[in-house]
Amino acid sequence: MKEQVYRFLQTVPYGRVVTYGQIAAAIGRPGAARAVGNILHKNPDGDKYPCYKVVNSVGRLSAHYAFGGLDAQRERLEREGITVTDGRVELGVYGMRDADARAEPID
DNA sequence: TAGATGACTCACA
DNA sequence: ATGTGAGCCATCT
Repeated sequence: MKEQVYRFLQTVPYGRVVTYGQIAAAIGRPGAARAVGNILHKNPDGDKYPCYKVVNSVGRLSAHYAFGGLDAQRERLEREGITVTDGRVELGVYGMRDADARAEPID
């Protein structure tokens, strides 16, 4: 199962973020948002998986980021062209809509 | 195998 | 808008 999550993270296009629930649904386990977060928590392989692109329902960044905290996460996001406002991102702009797996930022 | 845990989400006051 | 409560799920011990 974790593999599914990790794999999905790798499919997240540049300049785009996803919510836990979105991942859960994407791997075929809608409602397992909690489990998804738990998985990322136990396996903070941020060096391989863009877990920093994972935000909650309201686009809020994870406060328990395992690498450098909210700071590092925000840095990474902005590095992808994502504007982080008060530790949040505009899901309506950077959030993936269904199979909107394009490989470029919205601009 | 069973019980506890948590980077979640939704609903209500 | 903020705080509390309950539901849900995979992983860990």
